[in-house]
Amino acid sequence: MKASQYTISTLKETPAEAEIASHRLLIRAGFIKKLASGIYNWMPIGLRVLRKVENIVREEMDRAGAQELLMPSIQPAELWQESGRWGQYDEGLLLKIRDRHDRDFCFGPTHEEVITDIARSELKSHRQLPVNFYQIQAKFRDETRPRFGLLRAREFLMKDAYSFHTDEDSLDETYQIMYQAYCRILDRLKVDYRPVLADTGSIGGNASIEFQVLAESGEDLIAFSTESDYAANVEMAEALPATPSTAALEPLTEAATPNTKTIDAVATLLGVEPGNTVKTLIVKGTDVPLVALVLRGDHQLNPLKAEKLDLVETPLKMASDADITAAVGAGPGSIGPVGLELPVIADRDAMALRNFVCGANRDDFHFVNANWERDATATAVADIREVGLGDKSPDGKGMLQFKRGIEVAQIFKLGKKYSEPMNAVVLGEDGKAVTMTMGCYGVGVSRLVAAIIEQKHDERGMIWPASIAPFQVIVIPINAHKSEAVAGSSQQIYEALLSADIEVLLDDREGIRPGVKFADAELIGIPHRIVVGERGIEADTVEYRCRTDEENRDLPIKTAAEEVIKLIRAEINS
RNA sequence: CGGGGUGUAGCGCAGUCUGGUAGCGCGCCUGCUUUGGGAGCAGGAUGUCGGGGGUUCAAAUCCCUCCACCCCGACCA
Repeated sequence: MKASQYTISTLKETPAEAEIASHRLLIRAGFIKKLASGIYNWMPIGLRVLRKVENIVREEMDRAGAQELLMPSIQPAELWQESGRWGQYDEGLLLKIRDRHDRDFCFGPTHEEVITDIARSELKSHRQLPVNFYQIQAKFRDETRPRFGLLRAREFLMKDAYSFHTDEDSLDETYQIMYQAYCRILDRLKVDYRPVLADTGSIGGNASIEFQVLAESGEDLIAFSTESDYAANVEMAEALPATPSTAALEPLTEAATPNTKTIDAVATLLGVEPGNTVKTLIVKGTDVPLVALVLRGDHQLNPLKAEKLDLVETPLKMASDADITAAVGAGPGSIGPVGLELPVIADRDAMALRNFVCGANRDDFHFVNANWERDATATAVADIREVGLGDKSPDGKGMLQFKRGIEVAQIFKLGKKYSEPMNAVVLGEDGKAVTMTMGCYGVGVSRLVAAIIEQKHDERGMIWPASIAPFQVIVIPINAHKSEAVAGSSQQIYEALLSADIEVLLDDREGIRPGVKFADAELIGIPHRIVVGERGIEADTVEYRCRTDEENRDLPIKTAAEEVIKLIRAEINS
């Protein structure tokens, strides 16, 4: 490819809206161009990278025995009504549209319904199972807040796969194969990632693993053990219960705490540790209007854990100040479990306390030396807090530590969540109908491109692994218009690389100064650079340099023009 | 969806408070000089000042309204 014939639109300045490295670099390098909030054009050079990632994913899916198909991006409402997700799928993430006959459709955010419809009409016998179908396609999710460029786009490219089985064992097998396939994909992309235990979210099902690319800019927090290979999304990590206090019970007293609402303020005023106070959060309930959640003062609520409790409404909603005052007689900041006439769900660690401080359900007053049983009762005890630094690993080995990650893929065991309501059955060996068991497996292909950049860039630009670089080599002639030797030699090298089947970009743009070409090559992240200039042309040498994230490998080398191709070949194959 | 903010040339911004008919840097075009790390000089093009309505002799500027986009909070590949 010749740069003069290729639309390269790099920017010197950073667009104002780009907050994080991948977004900035994608725009500056001219890989993507925003059309609307969370909706992007892929420009020629960017598309080359996207397609390469896509192809690696495709190769690994094929290797894993999955079959590629392509489903429509527009889906009829009826299917979603059948599965029960119409009007329920994450409140508005679903982009609904209407056709000329006023029939309801949506732009597919995921394809469980459609694939299940295919499966129930195509698959009739257990002999056809297991099967695994996949597609690579644009998805649309009407995110309330698109952010960070490709990391949280509304339209994005996704590989989604769905497998069908007669039983759990068969599902387990495919689930493992897909797990391995995902590891292979991420290994080939040379990213630092971790598979972690995950919540199943709105997709549903009973087991799930997320693949997290480690990056400071990641939106997810992952908990690791210092000793074992335990790793989980924090929202999934169990908080091991603290040992119950055995202190002697002190008499309950009431203390005036005017204008003291926060745990820190109360603890300071009363001279106690925040860890010896409890906080009481009022949330909406299912059977009853309001439910109280009681946590140790220094702990944070994990909403996901709370939502799993039958009494608590999903999604979790905090009660309004007015509701609280009406029900309790005091405002938030002065609530406590003592004498509270609401169902009380206490965190296990809050239950382990003795002689704790809590709100007195009277504005500007707190109790000191409150105790469970004697002063307050819990309707239920559960793990509802978020794990934090200093917690033990849930598997009992080592302590928890935390890292940020970008979720680039997730695998689920769906079970019969879709096959049952949609009646997807096959005939089993005994001639009786069996409802199929399903798995589903997603990779955020476009997100992956951004996640790789987050992990692999420097102040000059992107640093691509060879497997997905837009070009392997860039040939930069210096002042070719002044020297026929330079022009001729660079053209020769370019053609030699072409015929060696190496993807090469010849930067033959005229009137562009060398510094600009160097800066562009680095911004775009081309791994190998050959500079042809008058400096070496007499001796028939060129400058070769490679761009990698390994140190001490990017020093320029002077070498004979014929040698450089061998050198690059060796690099690419290593 | 709640809270905050911004819309002025392809990009980044000033001008808005205090109305007087639009500017700077980068980029782009032309020419000359330059040419191994984002060149210099000279000349030039480019705007429905987000849209609509209003006030006024006069609106980028004041008022009303709609829209888009960005940032902070709850979701996901």
